[in-house]
Amino acid sequence: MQYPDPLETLNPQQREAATHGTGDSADDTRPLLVIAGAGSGKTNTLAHRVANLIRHGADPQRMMLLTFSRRAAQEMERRVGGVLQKALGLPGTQALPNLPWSGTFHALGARLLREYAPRIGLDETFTIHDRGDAEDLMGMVRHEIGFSDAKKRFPLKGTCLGIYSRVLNTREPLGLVLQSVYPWCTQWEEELKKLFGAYVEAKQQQNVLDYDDLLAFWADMMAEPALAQEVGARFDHLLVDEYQDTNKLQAEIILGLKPTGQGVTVVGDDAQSIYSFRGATVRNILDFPHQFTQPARIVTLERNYRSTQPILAASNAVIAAARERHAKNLFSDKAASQRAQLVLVPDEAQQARWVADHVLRQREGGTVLKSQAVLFRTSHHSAALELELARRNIPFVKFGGLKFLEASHVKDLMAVLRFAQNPRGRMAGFRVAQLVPGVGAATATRLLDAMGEASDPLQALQAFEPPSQAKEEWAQLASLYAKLQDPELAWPADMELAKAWYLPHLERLHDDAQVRKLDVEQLVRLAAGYGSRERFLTELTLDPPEVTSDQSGPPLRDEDYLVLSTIHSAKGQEWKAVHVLNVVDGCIPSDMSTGTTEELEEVRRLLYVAMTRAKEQLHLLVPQRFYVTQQSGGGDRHMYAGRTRFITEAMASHFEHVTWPEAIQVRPGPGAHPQAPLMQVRARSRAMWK
DNA sequence: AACGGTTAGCTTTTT
DNA sequence: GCTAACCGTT
Repeated sequence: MQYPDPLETLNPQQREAATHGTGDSADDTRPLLVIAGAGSGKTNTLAHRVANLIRHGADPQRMMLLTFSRRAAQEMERRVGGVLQKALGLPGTQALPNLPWSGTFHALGARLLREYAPRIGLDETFTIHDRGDAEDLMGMVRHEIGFSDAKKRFPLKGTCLGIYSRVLNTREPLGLVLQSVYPWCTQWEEELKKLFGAYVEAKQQQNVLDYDDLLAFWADMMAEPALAQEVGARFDHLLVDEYQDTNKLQAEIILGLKPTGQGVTVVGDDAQSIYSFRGATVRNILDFPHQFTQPARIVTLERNYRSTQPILAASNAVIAAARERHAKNLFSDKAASQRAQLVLVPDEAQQARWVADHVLRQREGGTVLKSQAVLFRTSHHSAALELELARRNIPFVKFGGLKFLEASHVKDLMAVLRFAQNPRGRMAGFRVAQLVPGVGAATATRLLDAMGEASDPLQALQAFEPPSQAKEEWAQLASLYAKLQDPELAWPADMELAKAWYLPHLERLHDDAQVRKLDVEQLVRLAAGYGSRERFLTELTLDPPEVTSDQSGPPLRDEDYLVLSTIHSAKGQEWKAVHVLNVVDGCIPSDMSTGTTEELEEVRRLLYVAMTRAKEQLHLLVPQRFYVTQQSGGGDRHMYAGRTRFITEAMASHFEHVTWPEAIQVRPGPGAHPQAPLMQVRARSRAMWK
């Protein structure tokens, strides 16, 4: 061969995974399961497999690549391109085959459902509700059927949606879900059933789908043999990443598309399953080998290329205590003398200082900010650190947690567009109508009813008679909608019109309108990157920008910045130096997740995922005084926490123990409160003048 | 019917 | 600290 075979760079197991069904085993039609330990080159192997299939004649248009996030899909496309380039000796500028069917289950589901809509009884102009819209609709239905009486203490809308979603995604009966996950709601089973019926009714009348529908309707479609066969025949290869975090519906979809398992590859690691709260089940990856008409071939990747041996040893020790798992023995030949550190600090403020200090020291030593990360269990745990970083002018970008799209002014503007796209969608209309001064819930409901009954909803909007004091402003809204319906209107002109209408309302409604205007501008910029209003709305709902930053926008691409991320959002990523905040009982695990052993096991895996992100340095921070948010009745809002239960005395030798500042006492026994350090007082008086 | 102000009850992780 | 339900005023 003229050019170096890219498979040469793979180890034997990786090569086996990359070449299954091509090379030596060309007649092997079995499905493939790749058990890929943390840092075992999973993405690289999958990319080589895709590239190898293409080199053996597979058509990229006929490959479906299901990933966990849009970001993962893009990364995969990039890597596949890289391998192909090397293999074929192409110049970097040559256009590479792209993979049109790569993305999340939800995104590809939306595409297929829109395409097949006429054949499955859907209206193809449906819009998609995000979590917030779905909750609001649930809340509205809940109110309409009279469950919102204060006396009743009926579950809140968010809880109701959570229950509904879980029933759908796990395919378990309501009674069972209530018993096992929402035991305090068991008394409401009948009412919930009624509520969910009404909720489904409302969604269908309004031509909207929620996240769950995207999977459920796809799975239902695959249960119809004729359609399943038709859709399945469009794809020769089906590759699924992060299979340990898929749910029952997703497994049904795979099985429906490819009942023989031929052409199916799934990759995952049961030790990294951390999404059961979303209905994901480890059973998918455990049962995969015998799901199809022929048993799967299993390849296990155990060699770790990411972390040094001491970091891996500590991580292995943590996961070895897990109850049930596919035994894997990860090994690394990256020798190093530095063990993972357990850093004992007095409280969260000091924790923030230690991390900021340490990050800067590392940068002095040549580790740029971008190759360092700070990980935490919940989004708000980084609050103290964010303050400290801002104070010291250390740039950072935060992943996970509250999204840009959840800010009320962004939702307002999105609602304007969504209402124009789908006039039957009541949630959007309800929101938009109430932006007009003098129009409240009652008038908005009257409008939506009128539109719902009319054969031409937009005509009904134009003809609507609002309360007299709202008349003038109403005319402007009506005129905006007339313009938004003009077929001549070329996206993103819609966005400009919507913005022009909305800005005066924004200024009237918010004291901090200036700051919020920046977000509106940001949304306008985003809009320009999409081909049409429908695509903008769909794709932004399914792949929201994942960066949340207190600064007006994300830093420039070539600027250096520190990464802050929830552990969940850190999945699949790696950094040279990793800091994990609040590695204490009460946070990891949180007081809320100490219920069942399954929950506890998942938090253990979460810690494992956090630890295995580190290549060279790992620091677990253990603040002794830990702020507790979920606390009943006005006691002390702090608690004295101990190191997480997942790192036992027996594992202590895997860690270097650091205490900072050096003078503080060791962990107090029960009841013993260490003297509160005076530092806080001083920090406070300093902060007053900053 | 709208809207501002008040109080009571919650509070993870995300497509 | 947030939102959802409630209450009084316009």
